[in-house]
Amino acid sequence: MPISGKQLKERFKREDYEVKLFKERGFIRKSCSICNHNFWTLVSDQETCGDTRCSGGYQFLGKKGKNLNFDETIKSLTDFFVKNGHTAIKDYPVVSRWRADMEFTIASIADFQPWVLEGIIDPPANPLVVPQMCIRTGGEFSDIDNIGKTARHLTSFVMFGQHSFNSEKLTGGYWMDRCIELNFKYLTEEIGLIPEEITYGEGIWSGGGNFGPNLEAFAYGTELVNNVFIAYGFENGAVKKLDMQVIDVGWGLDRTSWFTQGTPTIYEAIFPNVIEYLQKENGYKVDQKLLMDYSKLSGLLAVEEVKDLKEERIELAGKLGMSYKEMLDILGPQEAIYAIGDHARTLSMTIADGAIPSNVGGGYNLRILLRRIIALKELYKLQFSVVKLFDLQINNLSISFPRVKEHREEIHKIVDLETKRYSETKKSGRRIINDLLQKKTEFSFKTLVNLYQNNGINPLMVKELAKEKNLEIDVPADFYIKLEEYFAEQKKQQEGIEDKAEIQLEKEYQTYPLYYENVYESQFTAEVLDIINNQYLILDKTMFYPTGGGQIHDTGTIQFKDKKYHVVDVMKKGSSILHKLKEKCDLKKGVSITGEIDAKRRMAIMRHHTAVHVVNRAAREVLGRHIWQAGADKTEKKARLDITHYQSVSTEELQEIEYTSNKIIFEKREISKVNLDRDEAERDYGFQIYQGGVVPGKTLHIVSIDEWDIEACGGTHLDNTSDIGIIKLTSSERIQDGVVRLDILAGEPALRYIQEQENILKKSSAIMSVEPKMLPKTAKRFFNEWKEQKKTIESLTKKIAELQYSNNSTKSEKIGHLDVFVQETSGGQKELILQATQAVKHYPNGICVLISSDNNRVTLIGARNKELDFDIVTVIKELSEIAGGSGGGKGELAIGGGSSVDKIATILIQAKDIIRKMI
RNA sequence: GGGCCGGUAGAUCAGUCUGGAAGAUCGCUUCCUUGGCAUGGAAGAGGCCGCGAGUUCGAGUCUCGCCCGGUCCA
Repeated sequence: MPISGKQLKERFKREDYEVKLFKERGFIRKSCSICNHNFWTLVSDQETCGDTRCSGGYQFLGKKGKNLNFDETIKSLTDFFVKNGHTAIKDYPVVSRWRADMEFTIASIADFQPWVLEGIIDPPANPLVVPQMCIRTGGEFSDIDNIGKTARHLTSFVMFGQHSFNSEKLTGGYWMDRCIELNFKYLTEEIGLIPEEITYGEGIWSGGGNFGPNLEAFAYGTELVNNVFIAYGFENGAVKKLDMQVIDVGWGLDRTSWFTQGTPTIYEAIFPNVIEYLQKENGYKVDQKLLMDYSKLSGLLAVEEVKDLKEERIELAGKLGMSYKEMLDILGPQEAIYAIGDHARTLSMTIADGAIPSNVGGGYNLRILLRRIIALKELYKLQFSVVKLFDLQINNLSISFPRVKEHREEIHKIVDLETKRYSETKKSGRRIINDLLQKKTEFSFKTLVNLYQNNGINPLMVKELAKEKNLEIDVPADFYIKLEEYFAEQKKQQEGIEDKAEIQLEKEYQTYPLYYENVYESQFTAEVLDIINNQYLILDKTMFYPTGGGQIHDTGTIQFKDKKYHVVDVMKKGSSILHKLKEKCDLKKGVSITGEIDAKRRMAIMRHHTAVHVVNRAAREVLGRHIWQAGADKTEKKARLDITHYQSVSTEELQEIEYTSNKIIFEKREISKVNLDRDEAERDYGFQIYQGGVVPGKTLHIVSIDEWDIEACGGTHLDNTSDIGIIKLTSSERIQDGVVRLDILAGEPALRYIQEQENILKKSSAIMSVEPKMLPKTAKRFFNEWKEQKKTIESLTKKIAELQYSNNSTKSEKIGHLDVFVQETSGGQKELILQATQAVKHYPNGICVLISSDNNRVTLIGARNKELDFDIVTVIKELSEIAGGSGGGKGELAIGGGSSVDKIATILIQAKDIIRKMI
């Protein structure tokens, strides 16, 4: 930020805030006696600004106003703004697929970033309103742990966006005067506040490098809505008025609904039936008066400033006239009920829009939410059906967001699966801790970190489980702080990634893409616009597809008169397409060339690309509606498709997807390709067009396979699915939790693959002299026989060794008091060990040195009788050195060897010598 | 996206640091004890130590790659 908060504050003066309404109505500008912020009011002796803390908490609780429930509030706001010249647009998904920089939609304005705000495309309407469901599961806004404790925080909420866009070419927009006028009108006429009850607080909003004034409307100790006017940005460090000035009013719809109902918390306002259900199942009832007092005070909790609310809550308990522990006992279950309701709502919404709980990205936040539901349920021993809980929230959401109920089945499936996973984790956690407790009663920080990081067992769980065993475990109070330091240390050691050197263009050219016109054409003529470094050619039009959208570039030739150049790479820079040539070239600007792409390669790439579209939908058919494309890669030889899925894909499912895909080929479905404006495309086909991820630009190339798949895709595609020929799915792999990769072959490579598989089968069956279809049975038989024989050999070896060395069938030699066996024999290490140990078994003074060899190596084994005091290990070590290797062992058994096979005779002699010396 | 941990008998896990005969408990089979059952006793079966390379005379153990599962952080 090139400008400080203080400088910003000085920048905006009275005239920047004094809108028409203030003048007309006679609002007075005052400074808050508590926080010093400026505010506008109609009440001359009002001293404070109206913010919750300056007003001493929520004053609207218990005050029934318009009494609008969640859905009525959406309707009320929508109707009002439509009546006042706004267009109501459909809300966007909560999984923000049109944006690369965030996973969840976190504000209504996010719907229009970056394309609309950058002026690249027009807004769908102007002005407009949109009831945008937003997700905030982490970060500065709401620590998940505090949900349910503050009366007002939610992980998902509707930001009812009221937006007006102002730029030179746009019409219909309005600015501050009209905005505050509407605002005031809604609050007074629709919500029923009297003008004197409303205060507007001045502020400065800044974000994403932009900033502007804002006016917050307060009443009864709460912020009702923030009116943000994004007017300025920076250019070369200097403040600059934006080309596109935007009104960003985000009505906290849930809070508005709460305000009109005056319920103790926001949760009763938006999902009363869920709370009622949870309370009823548990026969839990909480004193309404106490709850009200508690909520009024909890509005003062400084969640945004401190992460750990404990200190503040202890104070709060004091104000309620009870101890902290009493407060937790009485209100804990209630807080848990609130949190459970909130989490179930967020999970239902996000899963419906295609997110999946996992161990990466936003999915991890979802997993945490689900686990918190279960953990809270257990902590307070709450009785309820998780299925019913989700059903209730799905029903609630479906009134205003009907798509949610269409995903009921997957939501239940995913929740169920995740619940099972969690219980497995906990089960193993319990075992691990119990094992540790057997061994010790003190846990080091490192141990705790390991338990937490690797097994998901937090220190609190350790403490609890220890308690069950009547053990007191000390857990550092600052565990999480220490942990963060530990992480910070680790992070320091990581390195940055270096950027690849890129070609920089001084000037932008327009290369017209011919590759969309007729994808089967391969020859074209074009004019040379520029050549960079004698190697990168820019044409006025081209048939060469540049790498992009997960599709690899074309190759081919460019010919000028008799000279032929090979195109080895094609890339897109803005609207220019660069052809990298293999040879240095001396073409002049303005000359006309003929180009020819490698048609065979292009065809192979198109087959793979179109196949990916076909398979994507097929996967959706087979696996469920939660399937989204999470990435893809298309080349001449193969394609990869990553899809969102909550578990591994089985072989059967993979074959089903393959079968369904090929059916679409047999059905010869037509594929149409058109260019559409982004807003039009979104309106007509919805957000499913963003399967391929973020697609830049105003115009989208829409590829649709007849009644099968529609995507915004910049790649080249066949005209008919039958041109794919054949699709073969070669494997699936879970590349990370929640994402499965499918490997796809299309056309010739698919056929080659199948033939290769057949060859493998034929070769394998030839080895076993059976028909291919008998292979599994035969292989199984062979494997079992091999196992049996291995066992037989082992027991026979043992028997042979026993026979060989019993009854003095093998004679020992006396060296001193020792009975010594030194022999060359045969067999591997295992056999030798058996022989040697048998040899010394019956001789109290027996030692045995055996040697065997194959072409490459010598194996040496030494053994002594268990009772005998003799260092056999040294003997073997020395002998092994002669053999060019080394050896070792423990006590009664020594093993060694080497690679000098020719030294066997020497070793046999040396063995006795060494033993003789050691007596 | 960045880490970390794990994969050994049907199950739960030791063994891996420091390379040298693949272990324990439960379960299973058979037998003994008993009128019968619980129990008790004895014997036994059951292992591609996830897969593939490498280092080594020798790898469950060390190195690298891959597969599978778990977990934490952003």
